[in-house]
Amino acid sequence: MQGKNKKEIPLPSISRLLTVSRLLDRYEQERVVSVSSTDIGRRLGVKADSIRKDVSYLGEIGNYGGGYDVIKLKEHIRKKLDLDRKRKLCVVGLGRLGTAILHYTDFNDRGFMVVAGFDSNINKLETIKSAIELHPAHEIADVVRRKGIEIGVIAVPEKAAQETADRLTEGGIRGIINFSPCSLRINKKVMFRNMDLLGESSLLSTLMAINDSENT
Amino acid sequence: MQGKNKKEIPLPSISRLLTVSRLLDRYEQERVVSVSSTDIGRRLGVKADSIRKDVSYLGEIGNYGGGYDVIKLKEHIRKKLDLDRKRKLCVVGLGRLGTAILHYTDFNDRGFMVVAGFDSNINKLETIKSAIELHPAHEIADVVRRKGIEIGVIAVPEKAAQETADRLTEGGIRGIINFSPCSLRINKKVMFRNMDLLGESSLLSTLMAINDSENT
DNA sequence: TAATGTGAATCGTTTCACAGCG
DNA sequence: CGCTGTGAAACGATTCACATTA
Repeated sequence: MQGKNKKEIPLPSISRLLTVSRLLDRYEQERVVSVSSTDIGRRLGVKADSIRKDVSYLGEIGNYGGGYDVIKLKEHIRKKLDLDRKRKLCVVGLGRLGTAILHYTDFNDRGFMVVAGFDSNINKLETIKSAIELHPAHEIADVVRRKGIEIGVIAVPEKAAQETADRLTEGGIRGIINFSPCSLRINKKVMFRNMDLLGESSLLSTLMAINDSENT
Repeated sequence: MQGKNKKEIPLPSISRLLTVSRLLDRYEQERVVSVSSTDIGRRLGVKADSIRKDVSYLGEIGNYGGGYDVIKLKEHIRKKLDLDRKRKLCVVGLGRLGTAILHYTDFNDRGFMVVAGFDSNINKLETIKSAIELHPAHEIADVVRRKGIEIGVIAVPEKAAQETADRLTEGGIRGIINFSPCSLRINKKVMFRNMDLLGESSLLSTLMAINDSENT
């Protein structure tokens, strides 16, 4: 009967607000005090109306006359979107891509702690130098549960992806980022996002083809 | 007055059709002859209606009574979405992520040829073993033009991303995949897709938070 | 005056419901 | 009868237009 206060923010708005938040970080560093929706929109390649609507979902801000106060707006977004929460994250599949993600330092500055890596090839675990704990893949569920890991990044080959998702879920994972180029069947309680390079490349290629045929 | 025959397919439909196409590859390997929209939908986590609508954008297929012929449908999608086109691709920024992408072999099976890598650090170019030609970053525009590279993958640090996009565009690139966590201003003629791990992680985290507060 | 905040109109996608066909 | 193909309805997001306020 209660608790859906945030559900009402449309997903595209949430996504834009997150990028707005990052933009505001930069403005803050540059000691910019105030920005207008037009400024933000231009910088992000989005209509100003959209930005205003997005902000309005957060609840009122004020400063009717002259743009948004950079710091206030930033705080507002942070608070409403739970941006200062810290989450533990693990990477499954330590090929080139997985290893790159494992060492992606920007995670740390943004509230994510990479606390474990997994691979089914035990030899591989020994060759990777890393301050992060590495485990064989069969321990996924155990380690996820024991360490309270909330997010799992899947960077395994296509064939192993579904199995990996199942193990993560078994360990009580709460979110998954899937780099493998296949659709996973994932428990409804677990949020997930796909980051499929092959898929995006194909989509891009098709968009290019369409774009061509339009300008003919 | 002509040429917008494809524009009418909504982008989400295109995206789904591409995953359908991959699913059909698998069915074909498994010697499955016929699939229904319900099969596909269940496998992909999508409503069957949606699949039927998507397919209908391609034009008629037939087989009214009993599902789709796997091979025919596959061919149909391939043809309409220009899927057997070959595209040359380059990777800019040869850190861990860029190098992983550079060596991503699945590209080759799906119509993409990785033909060049760039990095601003010349020393790095020498340490990377690769069959692919590597060049210093200042040659981007030249090489892109000379080799007729159509797609550029940006895997450089945030600060260098806009400059990279500009150089690629200068060389006549036609599509960009941007892995850097920032919004690029890109010429309208150039199609692009963002693959922002930090952004997706933040979005996922926020979705998780919302999901929590709903089930309270 | 310059910008926000927001109902109302519009646009695009999904879902529904059922007619059409093998 | 089962499953496709598709207009029409429902839904969700964006854009518009303007009242509102420093």
